[in-house]
Amino acid sequence: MEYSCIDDTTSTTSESLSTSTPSPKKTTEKLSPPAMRLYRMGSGGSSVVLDSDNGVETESRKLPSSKFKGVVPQPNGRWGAQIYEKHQRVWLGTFNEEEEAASSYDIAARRFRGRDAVTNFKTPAIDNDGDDAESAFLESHSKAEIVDMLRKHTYADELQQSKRRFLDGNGNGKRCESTTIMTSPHGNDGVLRPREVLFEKTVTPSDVGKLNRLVIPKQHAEKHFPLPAMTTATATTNPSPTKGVLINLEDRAGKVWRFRYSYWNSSQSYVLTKGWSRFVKEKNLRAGDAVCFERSTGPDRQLYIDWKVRSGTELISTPVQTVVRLFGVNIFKPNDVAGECGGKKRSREVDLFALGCSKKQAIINAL
DNA sequence: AGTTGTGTTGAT
DNA sequence: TCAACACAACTG
Repeated sequence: MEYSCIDDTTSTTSESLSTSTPSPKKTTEKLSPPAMRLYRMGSGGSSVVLDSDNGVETESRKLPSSKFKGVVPQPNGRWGAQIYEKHQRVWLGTFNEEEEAASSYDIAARRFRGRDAVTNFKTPAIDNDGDDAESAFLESHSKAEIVDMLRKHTYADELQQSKRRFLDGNGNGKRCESTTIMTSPHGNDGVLRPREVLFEKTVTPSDVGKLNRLVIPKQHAEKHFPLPAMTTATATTNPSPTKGVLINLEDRAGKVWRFRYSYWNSSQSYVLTKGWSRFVKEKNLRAGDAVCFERSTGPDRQLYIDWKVRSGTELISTPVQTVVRLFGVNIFKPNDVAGECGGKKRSREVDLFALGCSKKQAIINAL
């Protein structure tokens, strides 16, 4: 595969992926456990709560707390799951059922903190042969992978498949071990891997504006980043109207950027959406600058992203920041000519970059 | 326009 | 570490 192809991480999509979950019907679809008699209506910061005992409507701006650890209410009546590590929150996704969120937390807790982690529900029993299949499964995947599965609601499936593969493998005498370790093969060795330039795009004002997306020129998109063919009916008319995939690209500093890549029917264009605005912000991309897509010529086929700043009529690749690690802290000298009001902001962000980037990215990298 | 999940902060 | 709250970023 040319690029890491991971399905959507948003729960709305995940529902459609999971085998049987019905699509979320706002907030009134179900009456949860008897203990939870209030259900939320509407969305936004404040909400109306219906007391089902007497039908009296009361204004409340408070979201209902969850009785489960790691579970937080969402404004639309769904539930989020999160776990903390290294003073950072790791988001585990959103769920229709509070219990589902709670058990997602449990899974993450076991992966992050071991089998003895405090959880909402009891830890599954150890197999009769003494082998704990689920623990093995958890251990054979990175934290990031487990989090991905939780967010995509595919954990149960993957666990099941893994068990099946394990059994098959044993039957054939070959051990089926850890699946893809989500490697970012930029071994921080400073070695520049051989790579080819796929294409370069000079970014437009809208590429760096409020739309939070980068349009990938069609010819390049179809040549280098073909979206998986769609499975349902309308496949004839549209190039590839999928929900999109997540692609990982590494920048010259070795930082891995994850973008959603999809096809927008409305504009008939291929776009990078989620994650793109962060890239624009961190690199301080301006209209006229260029982004360059590259790929390793080695077997890993790692994708890379690079950027060039427009200087007059020329595009210049800014030198890699010299980062010096001193007492465990990255020190470095900003190399930009920010100019006007953007200047101050930019150097602040560059500092963040030097220190290990945006908080979220720091989490992902730490996993 | 509706929803996710991040930024932030105060508590434990 | 943790959850509450607000709301920017996302989605298509």
